[in-house]
Amino acid sequence: MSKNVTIKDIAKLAGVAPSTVSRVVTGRPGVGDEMRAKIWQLIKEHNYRPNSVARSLVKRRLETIGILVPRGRTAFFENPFFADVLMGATEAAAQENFDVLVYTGSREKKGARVLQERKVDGLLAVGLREDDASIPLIKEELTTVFVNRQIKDAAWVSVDNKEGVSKAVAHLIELGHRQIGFIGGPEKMEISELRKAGYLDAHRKFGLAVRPEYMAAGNFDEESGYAAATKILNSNPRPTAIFAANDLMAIGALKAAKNLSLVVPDDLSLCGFDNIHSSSHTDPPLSTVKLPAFQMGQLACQLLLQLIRGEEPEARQLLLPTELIVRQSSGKVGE
Amino acid sequence: MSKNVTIKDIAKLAGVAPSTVSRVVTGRPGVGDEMRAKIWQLIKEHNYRPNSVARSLVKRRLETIGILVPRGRTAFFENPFFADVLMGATEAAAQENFDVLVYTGSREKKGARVLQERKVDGLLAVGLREDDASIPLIKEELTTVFVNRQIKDAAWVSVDNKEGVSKAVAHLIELGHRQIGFIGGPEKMEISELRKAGYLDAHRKFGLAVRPEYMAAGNFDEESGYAAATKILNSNPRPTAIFAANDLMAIGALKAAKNLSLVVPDDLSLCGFDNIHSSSHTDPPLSTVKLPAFQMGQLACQLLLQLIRGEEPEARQLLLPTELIVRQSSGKVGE
DNA sequence: CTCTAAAAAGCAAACGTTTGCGCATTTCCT
DNA sequence: AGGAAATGCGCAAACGTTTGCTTTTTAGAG
Repeated sequence: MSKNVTIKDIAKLAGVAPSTVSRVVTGRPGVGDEMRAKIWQLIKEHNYRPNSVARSLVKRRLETIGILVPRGRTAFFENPFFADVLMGATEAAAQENFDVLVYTGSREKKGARVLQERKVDGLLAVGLREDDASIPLIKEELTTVFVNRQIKDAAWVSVDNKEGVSKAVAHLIELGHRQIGFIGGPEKMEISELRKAGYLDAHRKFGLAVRPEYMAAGNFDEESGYAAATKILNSNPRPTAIFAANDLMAIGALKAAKNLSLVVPDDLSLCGFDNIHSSSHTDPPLSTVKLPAFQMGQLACQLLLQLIRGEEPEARQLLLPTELIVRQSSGKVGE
Repeated sequence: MSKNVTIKDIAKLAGVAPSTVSRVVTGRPGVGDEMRAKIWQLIKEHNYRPNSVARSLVKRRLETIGILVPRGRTAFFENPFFADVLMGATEAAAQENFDVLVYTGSREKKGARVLQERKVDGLLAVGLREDDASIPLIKEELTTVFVNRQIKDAAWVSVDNKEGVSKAVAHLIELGHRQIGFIGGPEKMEISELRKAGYLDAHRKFGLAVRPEYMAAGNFDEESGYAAATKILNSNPRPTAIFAANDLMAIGALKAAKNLSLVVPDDLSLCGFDNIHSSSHTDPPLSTVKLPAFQMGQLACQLLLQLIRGEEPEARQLLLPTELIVRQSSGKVGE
């Protein structure tokens, strides 16, 4: 591997000063047409590519953003959400010639790392737990946009959880269901609260009473969905539909229903949340609520880039709508 | 945001030269104990963090690797493979204080980008199509490790596809099946050939004849699996088992079987490949072959780091074993 | 032709580190 | 006590760009 060709080499070959070469590669004025052409020629010929590090040093701009993603089964692994956000972000970044550095690993460490290294101009923090200790540090030290977390007076793009589940529960009500179970997430998590609020909201809107015995809490995995559904389905009268606060729990509920010899959707309608891949491969395929993950990544990244440039964005906080996806797990009551 | 504190600031405060401060932050010898302590003290106090860009400039080392991932439905979106590889890679990288830059987007562009920018010391290219035009360029310009592609005289870590499907088909044979269908991938793709070879291999090993009418090619998506299975299941005699070259096609085959009122596994055993998330959520859950994706990411990254450092790795090409996962879609013949 | 203004190109100082070399000062050995 | 060896630290040159300022060249007007 021979020494890399630098701007000085090109300058020497062209018989000009490095500054002139710099002006042509960056497309700034102040150099004549023929010289410009000659230099481009030499650049191609010798395959010169500017050293981004040297450039970053003087411009004090890395042209790189970081993305903090959680690690662990529930997060990245079962759910396309993070992958989609990542894709959206890298695409939006590439649009403006920025690159994306991925930080993951145990949550104490990755927060520290990104701060320690100073290799990014800004940060996308996706799905951080609200009690994460690194949040205050990060918020203060780095221009940051949070994804899917609504952190007070920070910049974020999130999704309207409450409206999303409200819409889904309304869908069940409109199918004629009057006894609708609810499998929620762990208490005291913001996201659990919002989704429960959506469930209650839909009931209020339609003038339906909610019954405590129809509500149970899981912890977002399949087993807890199975357990919660089993419990709810033993109520009397048995509900004719169940909404689960995520797909994994809905899948658990589906298994519980089968275990009780209930056929879905004839005996029981089911609806989940997240639109994970598996939801379209269950039998029957699961009705659910889809999050605009890719778009969230895009918008978050665009917002971040604006903040990095010091521009004033139209809004520092974006709440995006969800989309209800009706498949075969939800049907009219009593058919 | 005030000006960042530099090594000179610390030097001035400590009353020493920048070189001395440098020596303490990098832990090199040549500075006395009390001065060392004093400087650490000042560093903490003023929250000094070395500028990685300046450091990279002089050391000619970015401490960053790139990872090229394909984009598109079949790839990242349905399959945890890429996410897992990414995780394994970032973890291994972090171990050695390297970071990971993600390149994605249309395949012509991302290859050009990574070369143009020169922001990485090396590259992990995962799941590139073998006819990708950027392969020769990349291989030549950057130290690269290919993941899941066995490129002649390049460094790679891949998985033993042939042995994997051979193992799975042997599993079906051992369950008593003698008529076993095969749904392959598109012709002329390396991966399709290897998997087909595994199917043939298992037959040879057990002295079973293969029947052309039991074999059909899909293109790795669900619909093509459905079509191929339908075709195969119309053979006479009808096979009692089908192996599909990936899970998505196996899921299609499952639907085709249901459509023909065949019950799995009683009337038909089914086995896939990849172990995507959905495979454990179908009804019945799908037997399949699991790829050590996380480990592949790890090993590939470790190999890459060795190459970057100029060390001689024990092996430049690694072929990892798969794991057969038996679920309920495969059972003894005729029960 | 001359004068002037605009265009083209050069100069040199930054950006924040690392590192080889050299000079004091201390420590050790006999 | 004398010299040698070891230690502690400073100096300054890199690393490869960008950019404000100055100088030179060119072109156009009178």
